[in-house]
Amino acid sequence: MTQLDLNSHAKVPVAEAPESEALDSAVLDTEPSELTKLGRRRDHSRDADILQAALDVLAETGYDGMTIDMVAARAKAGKATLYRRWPSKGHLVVDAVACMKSTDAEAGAVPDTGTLRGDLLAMIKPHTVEQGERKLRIMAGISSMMSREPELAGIAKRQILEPQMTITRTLLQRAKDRGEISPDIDIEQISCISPAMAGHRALVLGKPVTPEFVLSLIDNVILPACRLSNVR
Amino acid sequence: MTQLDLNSHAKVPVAEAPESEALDSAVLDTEPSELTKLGRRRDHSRDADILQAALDVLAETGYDGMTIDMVAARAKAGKATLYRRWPSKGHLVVDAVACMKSTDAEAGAVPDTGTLRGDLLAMIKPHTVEQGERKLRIMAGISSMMSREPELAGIAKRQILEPQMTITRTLLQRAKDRGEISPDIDIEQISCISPAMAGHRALVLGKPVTPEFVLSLIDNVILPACRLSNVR
DNA sequence: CATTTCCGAAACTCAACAGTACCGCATATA
DNA sequence: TATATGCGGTACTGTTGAGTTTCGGAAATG
Repeated sequence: MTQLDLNSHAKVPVAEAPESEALDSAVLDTEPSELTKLGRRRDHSRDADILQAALDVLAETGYDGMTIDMVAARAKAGKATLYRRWPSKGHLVVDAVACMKSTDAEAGAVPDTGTLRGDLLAMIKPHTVEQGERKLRIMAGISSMMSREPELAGIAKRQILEPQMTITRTLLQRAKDRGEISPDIDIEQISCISPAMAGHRALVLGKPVTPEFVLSLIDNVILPACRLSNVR
Repeated sequence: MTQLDLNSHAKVPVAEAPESEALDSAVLDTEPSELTKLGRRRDHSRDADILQAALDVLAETGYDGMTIDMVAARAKAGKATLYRRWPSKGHLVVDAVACMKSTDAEAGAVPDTGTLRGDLLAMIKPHTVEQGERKLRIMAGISSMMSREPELAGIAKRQILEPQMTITRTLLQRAKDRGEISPDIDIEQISCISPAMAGHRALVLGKPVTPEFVLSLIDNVILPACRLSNVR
């Protein structure tokens, strides 16, 4: 609604630093330029808590339902502290999404079991599935804003969709390289199946995305789409 | 946010009156009970315009971005007229979704070409695809409200998802009955593929849902999931 | 210890919007 | 014609929430 023109900010790595352990905080600092260093210094360890709180509220109430006071209260911070670090609610949200933990700590660890089915099954872990659902909820929370804010839409896609998509693409490409699946297979299309079906189930149908659901999806949709019978 | 407790209203057929030509207006009337009939009478033909305007704004800005003034202005009506007919913004939206035209005027006309692929292809019509995208946008617009309002979520699912799902289920069941596909096929799961992938493409990726996209989806995902080769 | 900047908390300003009241006119009944 | 209601329009009321300011105190520097 309010346009939110700021095209700077979000100086996150975001891109491809798979090993980033720390809660990479990408906050604008009021110029730690050079000569000045006086008085109490900003406690940047709070950034992570605040961004985390913002993501929580976002997942629960959506962008429009979220208020700065909610975030501040949940982070046990003052509202002024938030505004000292981010110029607006929109910027806070953009930064929160941009700094989202790569939940796929296993992002670096792409499974390699020798078969496509084995690789896909290896991606099913309760923790991953649970975190994926949370991400979807965050995505839904900012969906109304995404159409008005291409910048945010891009960041959200990169942070929420890309990690899993990238892994899936890799698995499929390897399967193609070793001749397990045909070179004609549209990897991009296949990679969309899982996020699309999971999102539909969680956000539209309101049903939980269980490991059983993902398993059935792999055997009954994804592998058939790769022209592989699921009979191992 | 505001809870919107009213569990009455929405006295729509909604269910299965496939032949309803008129823009079924389901508006609460202030008791046209019995003896009274004095003064100018409410022009119910305006209901359709107002609900249509509400759906337009909903699709464009989402529930939170939509204001009553926007709807009134687009419908060239006075704000008071809206509040004379619906007690609140929430009720208006619920009614608008509930009264949504069955876009599938072809709902009564389930294709029957003799083959599953033929039936599925017959469902691809530019008009249908276009209307489907609009419905998805409306769905996205009320998504934030759906979690707070189970009633609305139910109505939305019934109005937006069910029509197409029902047709698809029918086609699949017929294919099963005639032995074209195995009895083991999970019809419910297959029926979700199209809405899930279309929604993902339109709302998450922001790409248009073209007839070509749907065609590719049928041949590369849906039919393989039915264990049918797409080679006609 | 003086100064500066941060902190959490609370009070404040200001704009947007849901909902209401009223106007002047149109349209209905009796 | 008198009365009653709906109509589009506009002005009003009340609340909510973004963003700002202020305050007492804490942590850093000199």
